[in-house]
Amino acid sequence: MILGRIILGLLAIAPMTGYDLKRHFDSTVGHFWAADKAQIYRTLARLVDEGYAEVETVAGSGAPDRQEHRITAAGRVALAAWLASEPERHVERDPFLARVFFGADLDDDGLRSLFARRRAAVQDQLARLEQMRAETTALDRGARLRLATLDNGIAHLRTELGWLDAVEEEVA
Amino acid sequence: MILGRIILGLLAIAPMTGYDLKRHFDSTVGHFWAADKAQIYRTLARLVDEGYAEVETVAGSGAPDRQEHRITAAGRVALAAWLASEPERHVERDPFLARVFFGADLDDDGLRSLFARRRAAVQDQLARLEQMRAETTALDRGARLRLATLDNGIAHLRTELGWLDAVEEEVA
DNA sequence: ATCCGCATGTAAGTGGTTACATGATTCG
DNA sequence: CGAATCATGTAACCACTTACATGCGGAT
Repeated sequence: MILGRIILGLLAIAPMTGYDLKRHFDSTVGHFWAADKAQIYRTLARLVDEGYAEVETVAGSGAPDRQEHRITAAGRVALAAWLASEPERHVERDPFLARVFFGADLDDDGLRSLFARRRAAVQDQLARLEQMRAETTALDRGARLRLATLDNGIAHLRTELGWLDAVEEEVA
Repeated sequence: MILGRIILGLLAIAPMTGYDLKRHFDSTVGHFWAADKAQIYRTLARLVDEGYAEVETVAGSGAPDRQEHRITAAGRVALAAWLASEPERHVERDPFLARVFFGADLDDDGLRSLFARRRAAVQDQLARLEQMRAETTALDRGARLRLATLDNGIAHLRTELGWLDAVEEEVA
């Protein structure tokens, strides 16, 4: 449902293939919504069924034909309706914090390595988002809002690093 | 899988019924792992199947009999193995940020109300976590680590409020 | 030659949500 | 008298992941 609406939102920017969409989910929108390609192809098919998107087969210069999906008028209506609807509540599911919660059952080395891996993963992701930010120049309202979601990710990653500093010091 | 391990971790603290577990998922561990009761009962049954937990029926003083689940020796081994295993990576899925990303398709009032609702939800959750924190006195390693997960939640909620301040000002 | 990027999808399985269904006790 | 809490679960559905399967063209 939400995935379908995000795909509609992306198709409203430009017509795309499932493959194109996958690249967006791995870069631009990936820091707040992850999606698998199997899921993208399935959802795309459903959007066509519902009349929210149409397909145009473009002969591929080399490789398979591109199945270009474009949003329909009905799709734009559905997208607008979703944006104006009651927001879904966000359910947290963080396996790292689950491990920390039961961390007393782990020896000192195990605990240290748990925190170290997390720190590495967070730094990695932070570097990627900061690079994306550096490559962006915000102009209109839409671009500023998209940039704001990036800043949200960056702010939370920095908070996570600060928290790790405090916890690692306390545990040591 | 992760849910099963979290349940084992909770059963390692004390034997519990599905109902008891549900209460924990709505309070202590809820800020990093949400779980539905249908899912809890199903997972509990699977843990018994796998030999990681055993059931004892306790006659209920009023109301239905309690199905008390307790962790077995094999269950403790499985829990320890999970804690020492390669950490899963956390996949983000935040519907609020998805709405912000496409927020340009929304009018000013819609956007304002989107941020206002988010702020209210975050403040609400922050108040609950801060109260939980005030009620806790950390002593041993286990308690300190459990408290650290709470502090993680609190830190991120405060970051979210700060981000909201900045974005709302920019949009206004 | 071999690997990477482009591009498509299916099948099977796991994980998570919503709705249905029941019934006693306790508190206001 | 009615609502909330305790306590159990099932059935159906929806969302997501992993593994399988294919094949061209261009770069190293």
